[in-house]
Amino acid sequence: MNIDKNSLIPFYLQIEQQLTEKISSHEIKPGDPIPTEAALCEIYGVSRMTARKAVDYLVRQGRVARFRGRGTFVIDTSLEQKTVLPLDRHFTASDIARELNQTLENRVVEFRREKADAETAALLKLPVGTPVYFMIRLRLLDNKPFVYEKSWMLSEPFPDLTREHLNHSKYAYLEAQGYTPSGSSKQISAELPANTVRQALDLSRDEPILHARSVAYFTDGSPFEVADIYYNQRYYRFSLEARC
Amino acid sequence: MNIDKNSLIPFYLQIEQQLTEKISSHEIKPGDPIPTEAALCEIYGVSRMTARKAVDYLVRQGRVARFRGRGTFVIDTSLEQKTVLPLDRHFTASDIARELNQTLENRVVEFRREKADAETAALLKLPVGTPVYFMIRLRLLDNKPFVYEKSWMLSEPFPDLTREHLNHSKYAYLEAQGYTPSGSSKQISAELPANTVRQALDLSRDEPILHARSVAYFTDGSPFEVADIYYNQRYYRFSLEARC
DNA sequence: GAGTGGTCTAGACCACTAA
DNA sequence: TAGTGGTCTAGACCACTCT
Repeated sequence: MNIDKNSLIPFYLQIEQQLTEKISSHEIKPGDPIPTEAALCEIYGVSRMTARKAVDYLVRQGRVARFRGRGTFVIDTSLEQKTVLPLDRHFTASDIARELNQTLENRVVEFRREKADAETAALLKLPVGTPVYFMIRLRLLDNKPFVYEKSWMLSEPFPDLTREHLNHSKYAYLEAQGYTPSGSSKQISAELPANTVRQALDLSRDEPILHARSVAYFTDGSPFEVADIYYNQRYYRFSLEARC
Repeated sequence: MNIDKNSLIPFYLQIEQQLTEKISSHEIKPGDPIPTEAALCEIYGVSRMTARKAVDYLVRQGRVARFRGRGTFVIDTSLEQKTVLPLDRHFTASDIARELNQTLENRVVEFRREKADAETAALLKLPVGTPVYFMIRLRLLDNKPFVYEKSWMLSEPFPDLTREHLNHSKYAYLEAQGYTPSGSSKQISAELPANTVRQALDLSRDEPILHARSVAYFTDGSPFEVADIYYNQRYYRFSLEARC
């Protein structure tokens, strides 16, 4: 219930630890408020900026949520009912929407041709500077954004790709052209997103999200698309099946 | 090069945006320092706390790294040579270590029996209160921690599990008992870890990490282990294969 | 010694919420 | 209207790095 002002550990960390302890031990229960910032200043004898910094870390860890004018409350994770989406299957527009009985929307944010940079070219096995499609799509289920996707795709055997195709289904277009996507390799990381991504996915400034660097292949193993995919874990969970 | 003090957007966000722009456009190149905090105060006419807060977000986004006494530098991601580990396969001690020609260590942090709580019991299909093993392991490759793992495992057909087994290979022990693990379902999320996890994995206070909630099954489909697995993305990347 | 980032203070004004 | 969190200031002392 007190901090050691001679400790090498910063005040805000000591306060964070004590609040964490009280939350873990259910001394402060899910849904309950933690002490107000003014109260923390009193209790621990620190300034408000220091008290706030302690709470900042709890917010960023997803333990508490702040509400201006109301207070700061312990998050009740048991109440979270999130839809589970598979990371190891491609989201085929119609499939998922039909299964969940929800509307699906693909919002094309950007769509143009550009020349492949070194990294993209290497992944797509093209010479640097080859024209490719560049597109950004925001995908929504029931008007809630679940994926923000920046993608570079071959333009060579697909000269007539349009925004219309992207609004509907990119993979359906490829199939119609006689090319069958078979899968992708993804590298997954946890990141605090840049502001453009954060705003598109309607997230707070403190929510880390899942990011996948994806390289998609046709059935013959040749790569046709490189993408940066950002997954919104506010409304969804993402799953995968692992083997031994 | 200036901020709008009448804007509704906080000063620190405006500054962050401008620095982001300069980094993206390579006006400030990877490896180069961004302006010092004192300089930012001058340039934008703000106090140091405000300037710092702008830089805080860049740090948390992994765009820059601060070094006390030296400065704050744009991170050069192209220099990152990280080992790729598969998320969709179980890390079998010997396999990975052998393949990479690195040493593997399993450090048992905690090991005891406890009674299954409601959630664990449900996932393991046991009555609440059934005794289970609880263990925390830190796993290191070449002395660098790559996984922190909290696990609850059946104790019923395995009465004689010891710390020794955990130091060596948990799955080898199960196999020796005639039970073959076949795979697991995982739910993946991005999180800022709690301090215990952060310290064990030797991470900064601002690095989000990958977290998996895993339920592992035997070949007959019965669950034998629930685990919270935290993946260190400082030295490693994590990959998976997706199908269409 | 000069310059860097890390922490901290004691105020302030504001927007929002609830009684 | 009182209380909450959101932002901001203008200082301060410190540990560390580089020269």
